[in-house]
Order: sequence, then C-alpha cells, then structure tokens
Amino acid sequence: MSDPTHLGDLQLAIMRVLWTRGEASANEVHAALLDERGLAPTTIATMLRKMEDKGVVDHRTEGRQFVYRPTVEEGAVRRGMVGDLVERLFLGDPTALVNHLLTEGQIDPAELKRLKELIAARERGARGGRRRG
Amino acid sequence: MSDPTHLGDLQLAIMRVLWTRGEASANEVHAALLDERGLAPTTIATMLRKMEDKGVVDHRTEGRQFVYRPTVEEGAVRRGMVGDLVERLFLGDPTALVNHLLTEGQIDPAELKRLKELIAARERGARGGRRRG
DNA sequence: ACGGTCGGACTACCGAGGTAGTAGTAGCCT
DNA sequence: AGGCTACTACTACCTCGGTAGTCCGACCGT
Repeated sequence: MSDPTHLGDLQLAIMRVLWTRGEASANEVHAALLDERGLAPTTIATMLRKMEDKGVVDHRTEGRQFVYRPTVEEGAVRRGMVGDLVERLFLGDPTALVNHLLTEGQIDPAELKRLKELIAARERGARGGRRRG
Repeated sequence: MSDPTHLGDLQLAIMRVLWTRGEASANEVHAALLDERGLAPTTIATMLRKMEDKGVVDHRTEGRQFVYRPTVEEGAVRRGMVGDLVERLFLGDPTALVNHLLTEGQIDPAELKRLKELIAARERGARGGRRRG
C-alpha cells in the first residue's frame, strides 16, 4: 500500500496541477481542473486529503486554507507507472513498448527523426550511470 | 462500462494465458498461473466470469467445463492501455514516453541499436499500411 | 458581538478489481 | 442407483478511486 507509484486519473490530474504550480490550495486545484472535468470543490478537497493520507502530497496551513504541495516528483511517478505498465503488458521489456509505439503508428512519422537524435544522444552521453540519484 | 481497454493485473495475466493458448478452461488458466500467483481456483473462475461479463472473453461448454477464449486481441488491449497511459502521463505525446524510456535508463544500451533498426524500418516501410486493420 | 461565508472534516456511496468460501449440479465410477 | 468429484454459480468481503453532500469551525465585515 501507499505505493506512490500508482495514481488514478483524477489524482494524476491533481498532481499535474501541483507539479506545474509547485503548490496550490484545494480551491486553486479545483479551479484549474474545472473545465477539464467539472467536479465539485469538495471532491477535489476529499481527493487531496486521501492523497495526503497516501503520502503523495503534503500541506501547510495558510490562513484558513490548506496549501498543498507534491511530495513525489513527476519523474518518480512516471517511472513507477511506466515501469508497471511495461511489467504488466510487455513482460518487463521496455524495448517492446517502444516497438509497440512504433508499429502501432502512435508515433508521428515526423517524430521519428527526433527519436533518432534522442537515441544517438543516449548512445553518446549516457553509459548507464549518471542519473542524478 | 465494458471498456475492453482497461484490465487489472490478474485480468491481464489471465488474458496472457488465453492469448498464448488460444483458449483454455478455468482450470488450465489456474494451473498456468499457479506459481506466478498462488490463487484459489475459484478466484480464477470468478475472475473469468467477471471478464466474460465485461466482454473481454467468451466461453463455450465442453463436457462439464467452460473453455474460455479471448474476444479482444492483445494488440487492442495494448493500444488501449498504452494510449491511456500516454494520455494521462504524457499529455498524449507518445514520443515523450519514448523519451522517458530512453532517459530514465530503462532501456538497455544494447537495445539502442535494435531501436534504431526499428525506426529505420518504420521510416522505410510502414506508411500506415501493412497491418491488418 | 453576531451572522454570513469560506473552507476543511466527516461521512456516505458507487463501481471495479481482487479474493475466496460455499452451494448447487452434473457427470462419472463403482 | 448412489455417492464422489469436478465443475460452475452465487455470494460476500475488502480495498481503492471517484464523487459529493452535509456539518462545523474559523474568520471577516458590519
């Protein structure tokens, strides 16, 4: 439990707001998500509390209101969720996922050269080690 | 809501068995998943029924037992779930997912050249065409 | 000081995945 | 035929995401 690596849809949307703004009150989050999903303010507040419970956000009190802040980084969540998907759907082989992306036509042909550059950069620069851990 | 594009972990494992073998009885599925996750046979059977309910599998009766068959293809599920993830986590940009895979070091350096070949193949051959529908 | 408003707290509820026991039934073996 | 066995069907629970109403307390303005 409390695996910060599994977030639902709403939770992700909320996290996105938090990641973008650094921090936000429940109200601000609600406002930010209003057009995207017309939810009641209480829903957002409840979700935020549940998320704090789970440990993915944090809050401090400012006046009467809570200002929430993410406690997990976007990268970590991405890693977790992508890793999870790769595990479940591609038996742990990330390359298979890339292959899927490629062959299922989800990648714009125009993007292909960008990808090649990415790979080239990866080949040059990144022998295994140097993630900022 | 019968979206065949969202399957849980167990469901995926079951589908994998079904995809691999073409069809299987509840018992066979159970046997196939026994070491991977030590579940009760009834659990598998229940799950299978729920999945039939949801429309992702189908069964025919053979003697006393049900032989289940997938009604959705692996590719469709992959497309759905990967697309979902891309939507939720990468704002609909699949290239960003590839980029993530690359920069997060989840791709073996050795795989990089395979990827380049994949991309090259995609650039050459694959203008939308050659997969069945 | 009092009442209104704003916002968090609590509570409730739904659906789906997951897990499994028990009941029922049909077929088979003796 | 009668009982055993191997299935499925039913049912029950738990967890978690999602959704929202209501309540209560604090703060602010008059």
